[in-house]
Amino acid sequence: MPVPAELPPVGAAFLLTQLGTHAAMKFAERVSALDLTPPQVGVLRMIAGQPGLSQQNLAERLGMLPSKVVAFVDELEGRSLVTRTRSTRDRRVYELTLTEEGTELMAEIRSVAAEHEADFCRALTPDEHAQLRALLTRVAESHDLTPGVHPGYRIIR
Amino acid sequence: MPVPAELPPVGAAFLLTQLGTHAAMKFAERVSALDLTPPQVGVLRMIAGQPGLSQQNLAERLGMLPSKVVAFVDELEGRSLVTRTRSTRDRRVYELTLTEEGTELMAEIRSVAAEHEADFCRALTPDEHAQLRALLTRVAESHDLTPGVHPGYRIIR
DNA sequence: TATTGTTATACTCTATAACTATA
DNA sequence: TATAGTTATAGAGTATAACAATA
Repeated sequence: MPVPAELPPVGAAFLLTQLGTHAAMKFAERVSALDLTPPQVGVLRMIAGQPGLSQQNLAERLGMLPSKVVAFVDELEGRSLVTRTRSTRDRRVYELTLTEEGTELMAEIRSVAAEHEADFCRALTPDEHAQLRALLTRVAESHDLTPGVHPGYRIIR
Repeated sequence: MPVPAELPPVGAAFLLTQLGTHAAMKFAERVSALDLTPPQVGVLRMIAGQPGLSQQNLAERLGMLPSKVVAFVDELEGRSLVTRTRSTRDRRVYELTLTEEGTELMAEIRSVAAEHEADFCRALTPDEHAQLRALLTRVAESHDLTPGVHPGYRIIR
């Protein structure tokens, strides 16, 4: 029986890929308790941060296809979390805003995200946690990542 | 026009998700120069580390569906990177090994992975790079992640 | 009867592009 | 003519379960 060869040492980039996927899966589990998926959370967060933006704007900022935005907004509007309001300036565009219910849900999302953060980094001391955040922020900046936007929404060609 | 509300502070867990996806995309770009996808690299790495393992074993270790393994091995065998050998002990199983060509390709993969690692962490000093790796390793261990196995291969139910 | 590898099928997901209404 | 939003469709990808060979 052949002896297993040694696997190459694991680098930071691979650990990031592995942990990032794991973190995304755990976050998906948590927000599923609110009957939401991570992309829906992304949409709600963007509308919360830029109230009144159009579906085109939303698509562009999240790197989503406009046709996909329609489906998301349909769903969220049907659940009374988001409203479409015809713009008075240009009647082709809808201005998106959170309803009161949507705003309340955003508060719950923030609470869930805080729990997720604390649990995910539970192995670290507060100091180490801050160090990690600082190092990751530097790396993210060096790669020009848009703060708060998951690159998975992006259109890959 | 409404003033944009402030976005909540970005935590380490979200940075990990964001950076992890970005790292995976960059790695995919790099290995595409070798005409490989990241899951194919995962399969090759596993066979390199455990020569002679069966397709069932491979599926189990990578968390892949056995029917998917068939397609991967078909492709890699067709490219003369991997060989299927009937086990003499149990003629139902195939023993998977890398060909000489496959072994050479693995060396190139390791070289590409090293470049990827260096480029991805280029914003950090060697000390910081080591710190980051140490912190990520601790977090990964605290979540019982299998070293070297991407959780994206896993079956989600 | 159980297990390995394989194949076929049904299902989901998603990108593309056609369509409407407004400009 | 160009753009915002919508819808329909075709293509890719994938999980499930049926199947053949061997145990």
